[in-house]
Amino acid sequence: MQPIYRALDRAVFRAASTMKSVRQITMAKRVSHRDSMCGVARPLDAIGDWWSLLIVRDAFDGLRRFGEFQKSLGLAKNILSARLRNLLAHGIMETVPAADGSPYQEYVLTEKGRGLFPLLVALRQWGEDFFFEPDEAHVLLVDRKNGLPVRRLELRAQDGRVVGAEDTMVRLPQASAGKGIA
Amino acid sequence: MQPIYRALDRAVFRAASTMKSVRQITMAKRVSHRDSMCGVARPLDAIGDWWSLLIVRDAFDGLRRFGEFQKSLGLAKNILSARLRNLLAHGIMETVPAADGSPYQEYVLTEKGRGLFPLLVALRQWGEDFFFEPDEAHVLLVDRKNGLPVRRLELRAQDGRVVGAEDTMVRLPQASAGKGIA
DNA sequence: CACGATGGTTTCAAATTAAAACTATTCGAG
DNA sequence: CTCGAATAGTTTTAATTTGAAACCATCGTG
Repeated sequence: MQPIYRALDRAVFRAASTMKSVRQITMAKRVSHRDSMCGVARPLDAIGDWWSLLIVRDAFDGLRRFGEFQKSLGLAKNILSARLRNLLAHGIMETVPAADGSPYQEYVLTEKGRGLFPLLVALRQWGEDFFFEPDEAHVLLVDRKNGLPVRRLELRAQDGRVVGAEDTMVRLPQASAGKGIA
Repeated sequence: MQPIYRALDRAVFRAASTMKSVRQITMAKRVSHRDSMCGVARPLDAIGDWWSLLIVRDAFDGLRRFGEFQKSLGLAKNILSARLRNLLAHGIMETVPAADGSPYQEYVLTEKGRGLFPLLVALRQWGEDFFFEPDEAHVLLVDRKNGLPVRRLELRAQDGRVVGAEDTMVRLPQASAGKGIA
């Protein structure tokens, strides 16, 4: 997933031990690649990996501290450290000085990070559809106001029709057209 | 992301050279883990990684053949092979004997795979919001019927209100409750 | 029947990940 | 003031995964 890295000067690469450093260094060289990346690949690249998405989910659940994330996810501290650094570098999370009186920083979602909510809901709904036995209990996303489950995500056209993949196509930037959802 | 693997008998693990084999072998042992996996982690585990999601996107775009995916994504053939195998194993894609007369099989999305459409749309819309300069051209997902861009995905409560992360919470299976979207 | 196209698998070096050990800071108790 | 526990990381090192290239197999064609 990171052909960019290979293109880097090895010496520079090795000098950069952390994910953050690598990303920062590659940023300049990456631009040309980014330009060629489609609207799906670019966000994926920013998120980083599955762990990051689970961190974001935990953040939506109100977790804020390094230790909370680590306990919740059960991942190695160095990995968590790298992932948080990446999320910070991409502006998906940010650190805030403190909340209670503790001397540590906390990690909270930025607006960009909160923008991932529909993605997580889509993931969850897909999971509910296909990864649980019909009788299997699972957590439910409910309306905080009345406790009722939320509806399914629906994609609607301008005229209000609910549309699926087969009803849509992609239009390339310069008046040319393609099909599908690329 | 795969603490399951570590728990495996190393000999068995090494005997399984391909992603598919590993997954099949782990499946039995994995069950207990799966049960503890939340509705977000479980789907993530099934998809596998970013490449897989890009393969699915390409499949929505109409690509069906090994070579087409490889050319489109530019990934190594062994990796593509492993990812396709994984997608097949998880029932996200399936092989069909042929379409034109060619003697090769084709890879197409199953219903489960097509269920990923909202996820990809969410990813794309997030990308549009935060990864493109305001003036930067990007592909647009449009209604096939009239060429107009589709609306944004919206999560609605039973009463029709559009709700965000802050308006929702998760309800755990057994009448207990938590907050957030876990 | 040689040959190119397609669809993979194997091999092996390089990169990444994970676990554990280690460091550093703060806070509270004695 | 000092010891020790808690928090938040970093470093080290081995195991695992990845990716590029080479290799292999099958089909259709000239």
